[in-house]
Order: sequence, then structure tokens, then C-alpha cells
Amino acid sequence: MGNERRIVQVCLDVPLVATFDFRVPEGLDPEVGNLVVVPFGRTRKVGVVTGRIARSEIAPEKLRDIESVVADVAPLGRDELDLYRFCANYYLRPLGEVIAASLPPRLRQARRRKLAPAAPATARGPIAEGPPPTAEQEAALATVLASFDRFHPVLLEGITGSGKTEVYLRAIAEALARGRQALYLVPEIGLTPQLESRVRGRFPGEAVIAAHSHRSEGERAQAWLAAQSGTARIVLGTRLAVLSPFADLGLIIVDEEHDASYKQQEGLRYSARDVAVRRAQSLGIPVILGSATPSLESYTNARDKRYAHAKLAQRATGAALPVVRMIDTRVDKPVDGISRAMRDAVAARLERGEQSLIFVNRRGFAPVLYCRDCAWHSTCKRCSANLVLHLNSGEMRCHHCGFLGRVPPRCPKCGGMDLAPVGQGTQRVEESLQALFPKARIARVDRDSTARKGALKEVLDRVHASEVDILVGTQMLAKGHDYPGLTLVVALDSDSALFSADFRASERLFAQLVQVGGRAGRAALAGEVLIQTDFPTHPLYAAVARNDFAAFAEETLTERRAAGFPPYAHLALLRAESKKAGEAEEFLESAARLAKRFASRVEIFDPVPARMARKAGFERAQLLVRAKSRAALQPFLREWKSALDAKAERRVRWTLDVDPQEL
DNA sequence: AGCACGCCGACT
DNA sequence: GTCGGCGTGCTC
Repeated sequence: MGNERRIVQVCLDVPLVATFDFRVPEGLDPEVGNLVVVPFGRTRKVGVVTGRIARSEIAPEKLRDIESVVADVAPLGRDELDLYRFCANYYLRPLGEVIAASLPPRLRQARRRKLAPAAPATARGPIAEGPPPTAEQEAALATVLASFDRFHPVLLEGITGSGKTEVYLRAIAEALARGRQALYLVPEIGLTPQLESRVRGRFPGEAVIAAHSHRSEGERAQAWLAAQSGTARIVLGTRLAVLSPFADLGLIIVDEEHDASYKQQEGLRYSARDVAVRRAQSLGIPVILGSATPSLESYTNARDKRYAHAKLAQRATGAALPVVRMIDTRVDKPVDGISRAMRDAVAARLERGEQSLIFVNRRGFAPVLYCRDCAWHSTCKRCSANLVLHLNSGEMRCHHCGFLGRVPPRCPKCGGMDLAPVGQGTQRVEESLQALFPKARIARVDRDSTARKGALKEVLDRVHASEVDILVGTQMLAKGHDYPGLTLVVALDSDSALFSADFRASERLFAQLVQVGGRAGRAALAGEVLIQTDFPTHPLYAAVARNDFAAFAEETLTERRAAGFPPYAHLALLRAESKKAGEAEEFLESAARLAKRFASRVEIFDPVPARMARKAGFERAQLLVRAKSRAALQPFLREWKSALDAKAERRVRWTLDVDPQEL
């Protein structure tokens, strides 16, 4: 009888405490991995059984019975639980939080209807014929296939338009042929509706599931179950999908692997790309990381032969890469943001019936309103940021906390009437272009203009139908879309990123310019990219112009090595915020003192204000920690975290960000 | 995280 | 006299 394992450890989404013990009543037989409903406090919760034990340390009178075993969801597999344990450990979060993040909301509800029975598996069908691969694609695929039965990540470095997707699709075909599932991660699925239909078109007989947060709760639950049961053969998804269960995962693809949106910026701050590599490693399956501008981490891994390196240097269509030119705005002074050279270039496209894309990474009309009499300017009371002028709606808006106010008719400080919008946002550029080219059909694409569901697709359809001459927009335009009639891309205001305090800003700028520039001239027409800048000889722009990622990477790596930053070091950031000024920094000061007690192989920086020192009424500060290796950093972080938890600090909200993406 | 309990200011 | 503010503590 002593061997009867009538107590289970149940993992719940509760801070700090990983598992709670529960008795198993007669008639129930939960196994490890099962979802169970348990009474908790005065509510009920869904948890996951992580162990079965004969005795509990908990006083018997405190133990309560499991209420039920969730019967319509199969238990989580060993592989999944291992993966979640790794994430919990590595990112220093409770296991319950990781599991909760991996479960679709519907499955986390203790009270819910029974799930609809899973859709039956579709018959395996023929795979549609793709275009004949180019020699480069063939070679890249050979590299992928050479490491198909083991873990050996492949960095697929391919210029825009080189046909990385074709390599992915052929790799997926191989995984399917071996009877296994494929996971295809993309940064933002909402922006790439074309991809889903392309994948479905290629694999008409296979169940393709798109998993992302724009789905209804029912659909998300169905997608999760289909991946878990193996009904779904191909799962296309955003970062969250990397935590999805699979019956028999045989391949992971991370497209645009450099993209910052793979890093979750709150709660469990995981990098889906890094988790994908780790998952592939423990499953012994191939993983393909694709990008035109790889992250410097992946790039060095390939250069140092830890990853295989496949390159696509030619455009698959044979189209030439766009010509990149700088417009020296010290000489060619822009009027309302538009230089003479830009105006001429757009005019030439209008005359030829070709399309232009104007890239302005700022929405609104103007980033700040300024009083010429007293130098007052519009700032947010709750954030250290300017209020952005949105003329269309007559509002001043804070893009960081959501504050909304009316546009002041006169200066709030001196009462003067001479208020001037300073700088260019997408709305203003749209307006200026319309004034210059009254007959041009202009469409604006930014978070404001595409807030309505389906609005983005409508604009893109109009672009494809040649009903738009000029497209003005933010980085939303850069990702993944094809514009066959587009021959001109202009970047208006990228200089600020050249000198940012964030050491990754230049890496992001390079990727962004390459990506948006790559939209030009993808079909039969030659493309041109113009960059308006005060620094026309800056090495970053020169490398963009030569399409020379390697040169940019090597130069940036030299700087990183000298400064001791990733990939030559590993970082963690302790972020703190508090409503009272000084409290956050005080907390970090004491955290730093604490750290220095047992930090032998890590370097503790001084606390500094966050880049946005005040946000939504919270004072924010951060403390950087650096180590030579993960092996040195991780044990330190674990010890530090538990010491910080023990302080039970209540006034200050704090979180540890392992491998921070933005400083 | 929820959700209680528990002591101090303004009001149906 | 109560309603409710959020500080403190617990959940197997």
C-alpha cells in the first residue's frame, strides 16, 4: 500500500511556488502531463501533473483532493515538459507560468464547455510542383538535407528575393515525406497573409494550421490540439507556436530569425529563436534560421562552424538588386521632409506608371508640437516622451502610454499663437506628397490606418491592382510583402538610429533598410532605393548601398568585441519600476550590493535610468549584468533571483530579462 | 497572480 | 456610525 502513489504534484500558474501537492481521490488516475482541475484557495484552477509521490511534506489536513482530470486533452509529453522546464530555468520564471503561456486560453479555464472533437486527419495528398530550384537553392537544400537526421542548425543567409521560402518549402516536403511534422515560425503572421495561402497551395493534401493570437479562442484551442495530436502536419505561427506541443516534430524553420519580435517583451521574456534552437537540439532535429541580415549571434555561430551556413546571393527571378543612393540632406535641404531628389524620383515613377514606397518610421503628423515664442513643446505628463500631433483626429497622443488630448489652439505656457509641428510623421508626409502631386493616388499604412481588421489587406490589394501610386508607411510595409509594380523606395528619417544609446540599434537599422529596400524592383522592373541622410558617407549606409552584410557584420563585431557586448558576452538586465521617484533606483542599488556578494564571474554595472525613464507614471531604471559565458551567468542569476525574491519587495515592480534585446 | 484579512479617511 | 483604500500574507 505504501507504494501507492496517491498524491500528485500539480504545477499551477502561481508566482514563486512551483508545485502544490494534492490527493488523488478514488476513481481518478492522473498521469504525469495530465491537465487537472484543482480547488485552490476559494477558486479552482487548471494545473499540470508533474509528478506522482507516495507521501507529501505538506500537513495531511492541508491536502485537498483533485477535482477532476481534464479528459478531452491528452497529457503533455515528456519532451514538452522538458522544454518548459528549460524555459523556466533559463528565463528564471515559475514553471507554471511557462505552461500557462503555452496553453491556449480556453484550456486554462477551469469551467468550460467540452471541446469540439478534433477534426479528422485529412488524407495525405500530392505535393504541388514548385518552381524549379536555382542552383543556389539546390545547394542550400543539400546543406539542409545533409543535417536532417541530427541537430545541426543551418543559417540560411539569403538576400531579399533570393527565394528562401522555396528552400523552406522543400525542407518541409522532406520532413513530411518522413512522416513528421514541421513548425514554421514567422515574426508577424498578420502582416503576411500571402504566406499562409502559399504554404497551403504547396501542400494541398496536408493539414496546415496557422497559430497566432488573432485567432478566436476556439480556433486557437483547435490548433493546439491538432498540433499535439499530429493531425496538423504543418504549423505556421508566431513566437508562441514554439511552445506548442507536437506529436512528432521533425523540422523547425525560423524565418527572419534576426527579427526583434521573436523576443517576448513582458512576462516570460523568451526568445523564440533561441528556444527553437534548443528544442531542435533536444529532439535531434534540423532547424533552419533564415534571414537576409542574420543576427550577429547566428552569424558568428555560422562563421565559427557551430551552424552550417548556406547562402543565397542571387535573386531567384534573376531581377537585379535595387541601386541604393544617398541623398545628402545637408545640400539638398528637404521641404516638409521631402528633398528635391526624392521629389524628382517620385515624379519620374508617376510618369512611368510605377509605384513608390516612402518609409517613415513615425506615425502621426509630427512627432512634436513646438512654441516658437517660448520654446514650450508637447510632452507627456506620465512618460518621458513627446506627445505626437495627430492632425487628422485633432489629437495629441502619447505613443507609449496611450494618453489622448486635444491639440491646443495656443501655447499652454505663454498663450502664444505660433505653435509649429516639428518633424515628419506618416500623415504629414502623405499630406505633403498629395500637395506636390495632386493627382497621385496615395495610401498610408501604419498602426493608425490599419487598426480596423482587414484594412491592411484592402490597401495591399489596391496596391496589387495598381490602384495606388505612392505608399507611405512605417516598418509595417517592410515585412514580407511583394509589390511587383514598385520601383522606388525612399527612407526618410533613419539617421537617429545611427547614434542610439542602444548598442543593437544599428543592427536593427541595417536590417530594416535592407528589408524595406528589398521591396523595390522585384519583378521585371529595376529598383532604386534613396536614403535621405545628413551622413551620406556613414559606413552603415555604405554597406547597405553595396548590399554587403558581411562587411557590416564584421565591422560591428569588431566594435562588439572591443566593448565586450554580445555575441562576445552574455547579458541580463534587472528592470525595476516604481511610482515614486528614486525607489526603483534605490532597489537596484541594493540589488547591486547583494549581487556583489556572490558575483565572482559576472560583472555588475551601475543602475541607470531606463531609456524611457518615465512611462505611464512609473519611474524606470535598470541594472546590467555581464558575463563571458552563459555557464557563468546562469548560476549567478539563479542565486541572485532567489535572494531578490527573499527581500519580498512590494513597492517596486522588478523583472529579470535574460538576453535582453533592447537596453 | 487572485483573494482574503485588516486597520485608517470621507460619506451613501 | 459604515464603505473602501491598498499593505500583508497565503494558497497544497
